[in-house]
Amino acid sequence: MGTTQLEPVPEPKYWHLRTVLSEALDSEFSVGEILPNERDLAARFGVARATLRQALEQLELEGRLQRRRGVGTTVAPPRVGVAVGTAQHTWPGAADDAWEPTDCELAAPPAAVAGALGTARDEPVHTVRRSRVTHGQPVAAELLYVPPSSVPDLTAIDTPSGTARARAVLRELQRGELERRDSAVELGSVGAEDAKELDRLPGAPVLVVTTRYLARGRTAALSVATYRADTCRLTFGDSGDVEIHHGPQSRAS
Amino acid sequence: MGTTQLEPVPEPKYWHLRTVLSEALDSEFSVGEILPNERDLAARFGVARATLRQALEQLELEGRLQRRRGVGTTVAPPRVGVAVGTAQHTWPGAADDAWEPTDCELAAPPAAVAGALGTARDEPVHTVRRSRVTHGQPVAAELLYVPPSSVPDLTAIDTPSGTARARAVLRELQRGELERRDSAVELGSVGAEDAKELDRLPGAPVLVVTTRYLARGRTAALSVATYRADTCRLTFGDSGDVEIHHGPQSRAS
DNA sequence: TAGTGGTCTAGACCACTTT
DNA sequence: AAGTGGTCTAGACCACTAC
Repeated sequence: MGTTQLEPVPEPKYWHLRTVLSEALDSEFSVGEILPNERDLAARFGVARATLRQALEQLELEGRLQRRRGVGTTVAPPRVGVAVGTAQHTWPGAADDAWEPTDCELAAPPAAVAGALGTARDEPVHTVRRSRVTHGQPVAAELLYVPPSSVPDLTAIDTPSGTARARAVLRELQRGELERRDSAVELGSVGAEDAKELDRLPGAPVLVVTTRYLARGRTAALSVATYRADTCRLTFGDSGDVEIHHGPQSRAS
Repeated sequence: MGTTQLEPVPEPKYWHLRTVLSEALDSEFSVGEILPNERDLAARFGVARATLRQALEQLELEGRLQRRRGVGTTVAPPRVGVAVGTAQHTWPGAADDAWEPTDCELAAPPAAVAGALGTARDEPVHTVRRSRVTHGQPVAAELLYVPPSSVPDLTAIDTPSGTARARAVLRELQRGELERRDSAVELGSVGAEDAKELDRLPGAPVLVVTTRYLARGRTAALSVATYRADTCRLTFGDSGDVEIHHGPQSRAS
């Protein structure tokens, strides 16, 4: 990364800088390596620190960099492929489940969730909180809404709220013979609570996966899962992994 | 009493501002309405314009706002659900296809694509460019890589490169009886060319959908599609639509 | 031409981690 | 204490759109 000057180009400085840095990452850095600090980098390229940061933000968004306050900026490993597949029997609570239930409570869900579940607006539902860990790193946080009618045989309140009750709800839900599910993915930003769990700052980009589980034609449960967008690649296929794409697309010349 | 840390840190201004604006959008604005300009808004809230812009960026990322240079900031409509489903027979070129082929050329693909296709590094493949339009607005741009071996009966170069050839490649590809496909979704930023096509500025966030089409156990084609992250919600289910989620998640209390 | 959002600067201070 | 990235400021100018 010996380049010291940016030749004048019609494109924005931060975008050109992004490209230059991206190429430097490919050729001169390896995964985990620490970059020079922002003040030095900005000086080296002759731009203000804010401009340099704009370029770094792009690269972080693309999963190329990882920035940690008080530590520094490192070259990120390739994104982890996390299966959100449709065909496998990965119903909530299944044996090969990658999710770890952490909590459960009975509470009225947000209005939008109640609408999708078909429950009354203030009818309480089981709200199971789960977290997903891959390679020792938290990658997703989920809220799973289960109407009591979907788990009719759930033993009463003798099980305390908390992890134990979460497992009980999942166990009963799985007895209900779920038939199908459909999901949607969209971009979001992480809220304060999830941010802590995912070890990110508030506002960090996340992929929000909303999944509706169907049983006997009814919506048996609804899940809203937020995945770290910087480290995750969501795979939907029946089979293996696709690992393509690196940075912004460019037209084949 | 000693120092307590019940309020350890004040929320960042831009984050608080985001929340305030978000609530204002819910209660005081309707879709399409124009917000006051950034300088006025910043003055009204007593912050620098850059801070105000940080809040607006968050809201735009969440699909709540739409900003257009020279025009203003407007309240965005709910995101469009675009089907990227796995079960339907939406192979490239199918009748109900939402894609419009725009161009085609024979060129060596990027190294990563060649690797996934199993072609030699500099072996040229058919590169079909398509665009997807919904409600009159462009939502996605795609590059579809088709090795010549997947379309053996394609008539020679008598068809000119361009739209006509693109259609020819798709037609032949569909004769190959595609069996399966698997996809991956990740966050990316739009490159200069796609930015123009999607009517966004370079660096705007996109959802990159990489799809591998399989036929007779081989990878018959590979598609890299970039969807506007601000306006799109990708639906993967077999059936209907799920419309949940609004803004960052908050723990159910 | 006037008004909008987009880019850029040169600072300052804060929160956090490591030494 | 030193060093890092995160936040914030108060300006300036540019690119684009509409009138």
